[in-house]
Amino acid sequence: MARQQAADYEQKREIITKQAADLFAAKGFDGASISDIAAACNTSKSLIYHYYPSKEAILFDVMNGHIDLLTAIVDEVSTRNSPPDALFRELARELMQRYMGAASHQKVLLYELDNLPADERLEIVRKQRKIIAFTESLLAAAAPAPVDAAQLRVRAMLFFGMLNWTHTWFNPAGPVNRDAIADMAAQTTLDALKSD
Amino acid sequence: MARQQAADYEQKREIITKQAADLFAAKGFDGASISDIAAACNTSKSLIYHYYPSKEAILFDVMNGHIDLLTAIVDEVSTRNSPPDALFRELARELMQRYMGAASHQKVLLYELDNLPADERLEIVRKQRKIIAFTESLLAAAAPAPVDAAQLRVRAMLFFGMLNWTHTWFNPAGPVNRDAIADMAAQTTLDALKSD
DNA sequence: CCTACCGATCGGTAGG
DNA sequence: CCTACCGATCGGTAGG
Repeated sequence: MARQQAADYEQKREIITKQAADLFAAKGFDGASISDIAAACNTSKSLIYHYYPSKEAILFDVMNGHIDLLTAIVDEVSTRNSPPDALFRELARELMQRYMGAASHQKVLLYELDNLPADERLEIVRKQRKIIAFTESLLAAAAPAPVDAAQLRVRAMLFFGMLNWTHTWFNPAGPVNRDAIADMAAQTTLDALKSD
Repeated sequence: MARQQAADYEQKREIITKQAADLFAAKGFDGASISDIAAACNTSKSLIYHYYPSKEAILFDVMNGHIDLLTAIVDEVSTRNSPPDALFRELARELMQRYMGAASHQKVLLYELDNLPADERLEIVRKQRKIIAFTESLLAAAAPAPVDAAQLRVRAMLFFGMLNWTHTWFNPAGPVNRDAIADMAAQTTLDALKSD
């Protein structure tokens, strides 16, 4: 039955995407081969090419699936009824939670964008910009006095620097937990706005 | 004359290292080939192997030369007679200046460590740890009250997150200059210590 | 007898 | 879903 096969098809694609995400994160897009991915999936290289037309197409799926989850977080948080500073702290926690829950996807999203064809790269970049724009709007609303756009951009990027760098050092089993890190990054950003 | 040739030798090695840094930063270690490096130097692949025994050896030189400049900054700043909070702000400015002045080297240092053989990787990591340890010691001295080691580590890593992420977004020709970014990263870190 | 350096090619492996 | 392959290019080395 066609429907049965389609369901199986999507399931197998997801296995490939997950294994590819782990390998791209561990060895880089150039360092991880299609053969590596096939081996991780206990299958052949040709089978991979049955599900994906190219190595880049796998990379796009890894990135796009992940950033869609991040934009979904933004959309959901934006519907909540809280003051902007509380929303900003909540956004930081939600993002950190998703970063940790999909560490390989997150690392690939951060570092392998250049390996994507121009049109697909633009699609990802547009979604990234949406997340940044929402972050800036929360910061603008939370600031005690109007902040100019350039200053707002810098504050937002320093905030994302704190969050995006955590994958290099943060240990979930360590003495400071995920939410505490998110709170620290969010609160220092909010406090800084008061002195701008 | 042997001395004359030795001088030329070092000069040519530096050209190779610089071109390699740019290519590794632009295409990644795996994505940039020895042939690419040779072409950028207007020479042959064999010539590259006359100066370096392997691709990894070039990578090590790129990283090691750069981190030696960073540790030199730490050593120099540590001799200055200023209160710890001022020293911390000065360190942030000096590091940002060096990041911008050697952007390719800095990017390679941040992202290509895994491509180094274990012993050479450890040598770089040891120097990184020295920079982090000095940063933490300044923060500890600048804090109004004793801060526990775990909290200090998190503050230091959030600080380096802000600094290390700048290469993805900071525009030197933009409305906010390099020193201002360094000051913002340093001051928010110092202010955060007061509320810990 | 050395160094500096070339054009050509090695054995293997990449994506497809 | 596999084996058998391709054009090209990889990091590295040969003779001179």
